[in-house]
Amino acid sequence: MHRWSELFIPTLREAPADAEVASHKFLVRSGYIRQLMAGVYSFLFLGNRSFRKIETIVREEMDKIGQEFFLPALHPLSLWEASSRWPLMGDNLFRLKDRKGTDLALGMTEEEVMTDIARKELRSYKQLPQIWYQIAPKFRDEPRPRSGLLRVRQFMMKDSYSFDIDGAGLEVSYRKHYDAYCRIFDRCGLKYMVVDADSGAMGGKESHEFMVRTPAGEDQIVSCDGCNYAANMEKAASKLEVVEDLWPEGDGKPLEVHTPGQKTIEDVAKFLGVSPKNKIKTLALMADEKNAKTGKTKSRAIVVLMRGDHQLNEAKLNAAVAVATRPMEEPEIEALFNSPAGYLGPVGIGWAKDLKQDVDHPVLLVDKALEGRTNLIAGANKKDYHLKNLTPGKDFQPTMYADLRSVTAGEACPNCGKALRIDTAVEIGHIFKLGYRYSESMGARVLDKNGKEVMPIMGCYGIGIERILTAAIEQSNDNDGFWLPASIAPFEIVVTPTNVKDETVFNAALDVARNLESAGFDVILDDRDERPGVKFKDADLVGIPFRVTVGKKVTEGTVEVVLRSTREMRDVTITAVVNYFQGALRAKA
RNA sequence: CGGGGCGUAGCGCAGCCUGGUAGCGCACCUGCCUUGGGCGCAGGGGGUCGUAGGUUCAAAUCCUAUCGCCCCGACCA
Repeated sequence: MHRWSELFIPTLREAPADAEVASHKFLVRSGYIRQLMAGVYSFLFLGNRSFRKIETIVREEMDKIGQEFFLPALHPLSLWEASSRWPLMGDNLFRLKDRKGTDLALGMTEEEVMTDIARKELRSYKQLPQIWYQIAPKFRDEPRPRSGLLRVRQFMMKDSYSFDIDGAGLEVSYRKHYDAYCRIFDRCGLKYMVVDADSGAMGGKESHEFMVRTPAGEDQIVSCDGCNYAANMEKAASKLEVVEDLWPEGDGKPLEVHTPGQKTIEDVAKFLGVSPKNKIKTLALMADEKNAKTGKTKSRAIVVLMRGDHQLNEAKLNAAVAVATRPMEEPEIEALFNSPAGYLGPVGIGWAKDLKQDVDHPVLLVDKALEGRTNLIAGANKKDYHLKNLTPGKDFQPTMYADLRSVTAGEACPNCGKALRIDTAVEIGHIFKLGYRYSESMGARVLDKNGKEVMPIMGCYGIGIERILTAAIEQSNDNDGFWLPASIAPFEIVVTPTNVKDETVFNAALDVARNLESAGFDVILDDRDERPGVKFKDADLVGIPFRVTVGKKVTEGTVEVVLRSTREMRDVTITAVVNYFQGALRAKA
């Protein structure tokens, strides 16, 4: 029996000043965690209890589809240098040296180690499929840890890796994970959604993210209440309404118009009496690429054209050009356009014909929303002038068209046409179809039925354990604290005698707690010699979903059961308490 | 890495501008009191003022450097 008076549960009346989001404030106030340094936290008693319960759920569900391993956090740096991902991970990888001076790294993900095992051990299609997983610490030297446990430098991740003989097999492994993840998050009591995602630095094709909507999150997700469409911003699309193009003016050729002092899209549109939808927004960017051999940095201009009222999505841009970009500086703008900012446009510049082949010319990327449009208006590359009658493909030649636009809330769902919504969310899980990337680069091969050497196809799958706890708190809190689903709460029930010096009351509380415990419930008895208010406040704070208050009514044989989430309160006879919780807690589990 | 903010007792803060005794609330300890929502009274313990250097008779306070933490951005399976 856990007695509060004997435990270390350092609750605080006030949150630390540097905590901003609810989960961070409450995790500290409730004595779950304490900070050691930026992005690194210690878990105390209550926090660890909740953490272990989450891990147990993850482990139980993963054991149904795979096998648990335990891989080292300490890696030889050479493993990472061998990987083609090394440049991508960069400074996020923690590095250190051993006494002999050998370079080591702390593991931030384990594709390389898992694939290393696979290439050494897997020989035959008969050994496939395999799903290997672990629940282990990961280390990432984040440039900016934040929001308590939301983005940290050391965290616990369930990561798994599948090896299959072919795409159909991968499909099965992927689906198994998808289903297992749903079971895990369901059991953890999270309201989550699954979104189409970009595979980013992981490589590979298909990918889904498991997201929980909360303003504390760092990701933007687009979803539709009318159907099940959901995607993250990097991937989201929408149906655009048809825009009426302008009529050509004059002979239909590019026509210079005087627009003195009119620099912004809004200004120019108003000045010329047209909609921003008929304007071209010209974004001047630079990509700095370091040559691996010479170490020299070469810059290449990347100019992006968007519809006047549209916003560039940088993730889509990155995906399109595969390099990082930055805004051009004033001299660079002058050098390329021969014009001050505010009057930039695509006409009169020799654009690259191909992104990869034609590296000596600047790149002109045009958003798909402008494809097929006519008689648009853009800057004339001349101070105080714009050009009318511009038609892409005719008056200027794009290097390529690409989807570069950020979806905005209210646009039409690509599936059903209803208005899309955009929410911030936190990512709790992510699954990827990796394909052959690691099998190929690291040389994993097995023999197929015909004795032919083939590469196993891989998938990788991750769940952030801290984030399950964080998301659960973010979705269930009020001014006084938070409440966790019973499955992941440090205790299911707190038994609170209002006065421990009153023997009748205290003994009744002890009995109730013992009975609940022997019936299999996870109970803590708040036997502290404190005033009831203090104990109620603490009980409200620390995330326990049920409270049994044992007070004066014991003389009538009843106690109160309080549901933390709604504060709904009901009298239950002492003899019926166990029975009550068997209904309330075990029935749905 | 760019921009901003903050480091004074476990937590929240004042004091700094205008240099001279380090202070408040909560928490903690002792006693009394109280016992259904952080109760009351009395007494008490605890701080190299992030660190280093400088200016000064004298530095929490002024100057310089540095470290740390937080927020916005960049970045981020």
